[in-house]
Amino acid sequence: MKKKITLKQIARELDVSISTVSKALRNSIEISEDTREKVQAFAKLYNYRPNNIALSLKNRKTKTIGVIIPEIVHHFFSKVIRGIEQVANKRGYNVIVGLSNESFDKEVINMQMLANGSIDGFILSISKETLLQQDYHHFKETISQGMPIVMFDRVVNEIECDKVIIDDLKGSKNAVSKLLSNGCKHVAIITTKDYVSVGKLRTQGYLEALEDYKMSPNSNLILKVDDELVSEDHLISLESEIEQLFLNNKKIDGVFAVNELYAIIGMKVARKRGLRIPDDIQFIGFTDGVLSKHATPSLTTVSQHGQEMGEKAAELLIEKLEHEDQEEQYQTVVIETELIERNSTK
Amino acid sequence: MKKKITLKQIARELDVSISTVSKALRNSIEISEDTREKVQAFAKLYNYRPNNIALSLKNRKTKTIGVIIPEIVHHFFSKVIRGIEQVANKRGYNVIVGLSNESFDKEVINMQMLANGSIDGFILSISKETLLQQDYHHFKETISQGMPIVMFDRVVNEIECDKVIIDDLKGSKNAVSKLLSNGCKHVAIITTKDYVSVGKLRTQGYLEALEDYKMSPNSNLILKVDDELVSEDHLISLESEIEQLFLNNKKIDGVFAVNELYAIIGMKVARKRGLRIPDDIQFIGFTDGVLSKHATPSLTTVSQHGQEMGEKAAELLIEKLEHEDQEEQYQTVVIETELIERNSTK
DNA sequence: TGTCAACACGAAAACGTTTTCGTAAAAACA
DNA sequence: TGTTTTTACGAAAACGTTTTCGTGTTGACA
Repeated sequence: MKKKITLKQIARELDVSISTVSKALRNSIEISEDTREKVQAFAKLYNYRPNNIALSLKNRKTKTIGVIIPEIVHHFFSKVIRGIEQVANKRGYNVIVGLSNESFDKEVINMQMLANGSIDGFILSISKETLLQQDYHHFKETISQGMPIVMFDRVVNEIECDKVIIDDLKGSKNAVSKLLSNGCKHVAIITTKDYVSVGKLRTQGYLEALEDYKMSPNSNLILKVDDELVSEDHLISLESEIEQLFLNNKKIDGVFAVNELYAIIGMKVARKRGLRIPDDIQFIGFTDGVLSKHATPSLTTVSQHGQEMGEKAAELLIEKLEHEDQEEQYQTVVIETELIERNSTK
Repeated sequence: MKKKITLKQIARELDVSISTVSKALRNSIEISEDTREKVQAFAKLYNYRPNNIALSLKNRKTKTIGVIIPEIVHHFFSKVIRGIEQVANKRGYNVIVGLSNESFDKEVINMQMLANGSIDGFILSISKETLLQQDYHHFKETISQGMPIVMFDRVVNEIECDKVIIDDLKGSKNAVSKLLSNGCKHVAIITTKDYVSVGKLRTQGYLEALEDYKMSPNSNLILKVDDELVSEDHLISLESEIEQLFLNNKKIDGVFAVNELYAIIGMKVARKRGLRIPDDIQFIGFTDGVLSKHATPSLTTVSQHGQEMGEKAAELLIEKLEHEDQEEQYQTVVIETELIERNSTK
């Protein structure tokens, strides 16, 4: 087992100073060609690589990006990570992930763990609990310490930083309009409670689409699911809530759901009730994941372009990191959504 | 913007030495209670946290685990990451991820990036390309430099290190036996080419199950899909290959697939041919992801317990990291698979 | 009053780099 | 030969910690 070799060891071995070795390796003209070659050959032989930690300490840069997301077993978030990873690596950065598990405390702890010099900046999406409690002091503190943050998807106005979002309102309005223009007369929405910002916006898009079509909203057609429990029981209660929705509104002929899962479960319930998709009832979901693609029938859905969001977020962050001198100016990038038409709509 | 504060600054401010501050913060009895309180109050006021990088350099430990996986937009791998993250965090470690994208080069580069002091050890699953080329020098080098590696799922005998795997053979044998005991007479398998070790083992399990039931294998019933292209075209060619399988074997009444996707596509093809699931034909997949749970009909599947694999891998690695003195001894942990019965089987 | 512990603190080294500055020796020049 | 300029290298500081060792001051005791 040959341990990692250091400058000091090379220096001792070759009977020169550490400075000389360092300079020789970086091809400084200060060092004679003779010595340079000797040192480089030796370094190559022993597979020398500069110690990253020492470099980080010296440069006060880690070349590492901290990513905090609420959940990783989730198609959208993993796509975002892939996007972040891709541009980060291309630009010489590493990515270190923390999961908040939708918990405020874990979000805070994770950020503290990373903020102490381990990373140069954050990319994150806010946990549901944080959104609910509306306690954003940890973000503010981090930013005030000079560490840049880029938020994506679940963002919040109170914090001033770069943001990457989609136009949730427009995306859902488009989707609902599609249902209406396809002839649906009784369009229901399955959404989340309002404290999830994206849920709220998507609900609003639904309402605006109805208005455009001169239809008045019917509160019976709006199902706001409590999204706090993500466990198995949740699935069951979700299903029965949706059943209730159908029971109360026999004429539903279109459903817009604010995520894949709600849509899939919705289709399941509809099928159980003997409705044919898309002939009797049409469905559109949000977030283009595996479920949408491989459901039967495949689900028409609003794609959020998660990977693109990740790429953009990483670009924004790195840009900020590498031009710290620039005056503070935050941008909010809006990624276009796209309606991917499949077989759950006509 | 108040920048992060250091020991030196506290020392200057309070007019004591750096050593005193350091000791006071760690509650050393060397320092008078007076001074201790003063320093601690000041530190708290300015929200002092020791710089991680400096600690890493000093301790020659980063308390960080490097994870290299082929792909993150993948239910199994994200479950594993979640498992790793969970135990790592609990034990005070961070997790830094690298994606190989199934490419040999990216795997090597990613490992080099991390191996230079950024992390204490690796948890990884080998990329397909590496498996194909059978070039494992980067693993060997890393290990010989004293950096421990734990491999999971896609492992290889040539490398001596801790491993966490499932009993692919047993898992698939069980699954196929289930089909046979359910009365299937013509069980097909949709698997990968043999260079993917898990694919090979699962195929072998299929064969052994047949043998147990005194049935002779029929090479027409074995479809080995070339898994190299994961793109959209792949999906299409996959589907037509499976159609061909059904066309050549009209009597197929059971299908075992080595992953979710193959099973889902298989069901789709079967349905197109007018077969009823599970009455006319039964399906079992491998890997318990979202697709299995929410497909119609829901898919009976062999669960790999990805999260548990991640947890175990992290435990093994941390154990090794924290008892480096121990004599080298590698273990291979086998995680039990579980057949989750749903509606695609009788 | 002189000696010795106990106490409270500081100096310095170490982790592995990079970089600035200083300098001896060699080369160039007058 | 005497002076200046290169050339080629080394010493040391810095990044932020922790820790070992040394030391001045105080109080107790004979």
